[in-house]
Amino acid sequence: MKDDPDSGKNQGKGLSRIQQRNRKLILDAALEVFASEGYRGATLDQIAAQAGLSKPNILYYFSGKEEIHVTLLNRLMETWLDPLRQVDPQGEPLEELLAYIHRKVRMSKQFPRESRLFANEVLQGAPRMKPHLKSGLKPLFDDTCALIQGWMDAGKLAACDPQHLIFSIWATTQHYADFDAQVKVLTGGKSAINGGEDYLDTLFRKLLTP
Amino acid sequence: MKDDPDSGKNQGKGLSRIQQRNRKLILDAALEVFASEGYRGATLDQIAAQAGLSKPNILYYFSGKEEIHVTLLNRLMETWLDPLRQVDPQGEPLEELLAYIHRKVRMSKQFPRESRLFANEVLQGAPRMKPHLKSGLKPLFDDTCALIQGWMDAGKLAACDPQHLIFSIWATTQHYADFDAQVKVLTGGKSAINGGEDYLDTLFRKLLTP
DNA sequence: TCGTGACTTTACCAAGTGGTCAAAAAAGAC
DNA sequence: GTCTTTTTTGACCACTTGGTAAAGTCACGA
Repeated sequence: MKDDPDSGKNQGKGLSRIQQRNRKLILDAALEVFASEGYRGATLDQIAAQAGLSKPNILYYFSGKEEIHVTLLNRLMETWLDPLRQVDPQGEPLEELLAYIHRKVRMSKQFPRESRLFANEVLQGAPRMKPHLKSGLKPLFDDTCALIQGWMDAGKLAACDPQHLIFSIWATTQHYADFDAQVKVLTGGKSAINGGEDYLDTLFRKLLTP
Repeated sequence: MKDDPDSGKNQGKGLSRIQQRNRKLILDAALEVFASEGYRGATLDQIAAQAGLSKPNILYYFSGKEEIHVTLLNRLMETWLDPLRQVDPQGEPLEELLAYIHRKVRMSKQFPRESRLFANEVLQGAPRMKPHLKSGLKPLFDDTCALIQGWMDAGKLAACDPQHLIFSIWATTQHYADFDAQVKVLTGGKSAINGGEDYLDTLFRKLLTP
């Protein structure tokens, strides 16, 4: 009789083994498909095939396409903000920022699908993520800009616009995940991201060294 | 009897006034829709509505969704390569590259939809554009890398990896078009691209000044 | 082992999709 | 004006899409 996986004796986070496994399968498949096709372009059939489950079975675990997407986006937001949160106001300014850049590069390498999911969402005008951006990212962004500005005012960093600095860090680091298809064509398929890490260190070190 | 717009007394490029107007309407509408929804996400109905024409009328001018997309991509490739082609091997190295960066920034401002169309295509693995990338972009990319390497070897520019240099120029300049939704949220809707132009000039000037 | 609830599948919609076709309506040419 | 060609439209089609209903199968505790 119970056909809602959230009810029964396992409530809240206490999912059965099968539920844990299948929700993971579905979200992983959906990440793949949404990241490469965008929200509208992705189909439940693709996700089902990728997950190795039937379409109605997918809809047993999630109420619909939208809910899967939203779930992915919510998870993503946390993963995405994390490297920025780790910037330590007490640390050595230049090294903190360069460490942040290295974290971002490594995230691009380790989570390219997440990066592309995010890129797809923002490209389309961030219809489902704009509230998250305003409530989650914006405050952190503002704080970090103020922190960097403080460091610059104190002469610990060369002066430049903190907002554009952060934009350029995001742009350059995520480029290796988001434009991977182009990077592969132009570099002959070698994993370019390693050379990229050194290059970006030089680029931002030269910019920021007082 | 003639129902092929390419036949009749107007052949080749000699399109009637109506044909010119409507093909332009359609391509402009399609650019808008493809850029924000991706290929699969875009529908002929959306394009038709955006163009102010009926769906069968769209298919009178183009044989199908695919042909519209391919036409846009072909046009795009030319627009896209142009700023890079203008780099003058005889010019002053630093100023040539900075001028290139300024052209790219201005293109992001002037043709954001084209930038997003390109981003969408590459994000999805460049399924329709990979041949173009290999035949059109790759040779130009290689030549430019060699040119820059030559400049560096001659001591006209500080040394760095030319491939990653170009990637970082593309990433930072196109970011303002592709991630506009995010940039707007974080800067409070001000047109951030103007400040971006100055910032990027500083960034790459510091990197490349010998 | 058997019953109960958790899980899965088969069969099925209704709406939306890219695309066709023949007929109607405009444009031109004379 | 009238005759021909170009352009536009309304009706339609086959297929895909997100989603549902109900019947089936499985796992596990009593």
